[in-house]
Amino acid sequence: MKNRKNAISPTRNEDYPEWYQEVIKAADLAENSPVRGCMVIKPWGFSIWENIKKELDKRFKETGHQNAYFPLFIPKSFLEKEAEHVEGFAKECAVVTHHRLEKGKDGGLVPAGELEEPLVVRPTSETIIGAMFSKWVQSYRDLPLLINQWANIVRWEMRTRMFLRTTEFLWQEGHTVHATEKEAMEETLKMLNVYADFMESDMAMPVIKGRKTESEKFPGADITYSVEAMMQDRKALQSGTSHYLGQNFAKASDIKFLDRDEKLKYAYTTSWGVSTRLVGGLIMVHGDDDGLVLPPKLSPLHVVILPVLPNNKFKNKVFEHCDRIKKQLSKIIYNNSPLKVFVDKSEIPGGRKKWDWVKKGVPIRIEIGPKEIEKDEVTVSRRDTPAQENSSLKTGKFIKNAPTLLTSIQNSLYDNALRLLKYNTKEIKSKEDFYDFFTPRNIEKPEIHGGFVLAYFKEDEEIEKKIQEDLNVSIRCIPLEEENNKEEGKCLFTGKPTRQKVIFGKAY
RNA sequence: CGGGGCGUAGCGCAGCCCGGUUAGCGCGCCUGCUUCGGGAGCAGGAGGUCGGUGGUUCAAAUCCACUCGCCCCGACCA
Repeated sequence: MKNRKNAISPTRNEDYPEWYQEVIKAADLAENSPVRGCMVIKPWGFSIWENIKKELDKRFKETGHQNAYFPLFIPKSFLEKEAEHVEGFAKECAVVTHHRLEKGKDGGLVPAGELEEPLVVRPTSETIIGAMFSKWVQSYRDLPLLINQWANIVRWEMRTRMFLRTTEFLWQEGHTVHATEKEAMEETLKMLNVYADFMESDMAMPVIKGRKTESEKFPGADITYSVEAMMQDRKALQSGTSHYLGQNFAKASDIKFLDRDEKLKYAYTTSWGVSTRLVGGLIMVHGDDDGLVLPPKLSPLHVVILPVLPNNKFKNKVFEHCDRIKKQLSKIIYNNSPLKVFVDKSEIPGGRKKWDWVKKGVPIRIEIGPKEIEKDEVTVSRRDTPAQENSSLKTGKFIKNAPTLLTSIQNSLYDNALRLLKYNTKEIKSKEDFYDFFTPRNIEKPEIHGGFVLAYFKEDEEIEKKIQEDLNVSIRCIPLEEENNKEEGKCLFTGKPTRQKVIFGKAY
């Protein structure tokens, strides 16, 4: 415990999954609940989600979408309407069959009042929203219909991991209806870009935009696009998806409109979503061996002020000074709103107090004690440099430059993440190199290895299955960037000519 | 759901193989004193139906059976 070099044990290199769990605990983001597979998101974790929500919501509104809310329960028959959709979700649905509890023989409560038709707790809302949309859409004048909902959903997962995959999770689902295929496609790609822009500029998380293969796409979609990010263990995190649903759900839910040409037509729909999984992404992209590292644009706090009290008689003086600085900082605008500042006056030893905030990932810590007051300085530490490092700045200068400092932290986080992605993305041309790349040297206790492979690949479900079995590697996406690149190459497995380059990787 | 690991104080663990006094240790928590640019030191203290149920036994944290939960890997998925 003494002489400990870093706050989180094990380190990322020692045991990445365990490190992830420990960061969540150390930063007090969330904890497991009495309900299997469900987590409790604690205030620090939830305020990160609130910030994500706020930024995305702004972008959704800017692109013309409106929020609405649809029921948690979906009649079972609704889910049955779209064949592929049923097949995709049937295995993981929570089903409500009763609406009352009665006293049982042994004093416990037993379900009673069986429902005529079971209700499914939404695993996603295409079907119930579709049912409403079919009423709302009558004419081409009603289109496009651009709706979003912020909600919780339930998918009964076998194996759960906090933030990355829990039985219940929070998300946002956009659902839109369009008159033409072209408009629906544009919407699908527009929202994919909104996600990518948010992730890069606010989360400081570079992503690869791409199209999913047949085997990876959303049940019921014609085309699924996703944004894929690389975590520090070099595994891929599908961070958001945007689906072009064609007329599949319009037909299933009877969404028809009378067009200008007086003909009754099925509409084209899209859906797109991101979830609390993004918080997991944030942890795994930026976290270090001292805990969470938050990008300033999404951090619940920008600056935490740590009063230093060498002696209790300085207490009032130091606290007052800290409050004054907080007040001044709070007038400074960063990212279109006032800086969020907190003075930690809690009665815990100074060293521990500092480490608590390091673990929580606050971008800037400043220490203020009698010495700083006398010299009109502050001692500044930034979270993207080692916890021991700090520098002294004149108070006025620090306050004035705080937004610049935050921008610099935001940028350095992005740069580091981009370097990770670039450095661990390899172009590979042969099957042998491919297998070598994805095989750890230590099979017993695999070290962090692999990454993304960019290679020519001719779509083939058999081969996809094989590499999934052999290496646990799948096709993350077909990058949009590469789609325009019309140079022909040879498939790395079959040697067949193809113009399609794909990204392979292990995935969360 | 398959394979592996683990459930003993809030957290991390020892004890279990070879059953036997009041079940320990570190961190945290509470109180006091001392410290005070620091993940404090000393002293005292609170806190456990040893995951649960049943069995074997004079005696079970320890042996047996069943069960529940958690973590990792796999299948599946945002």
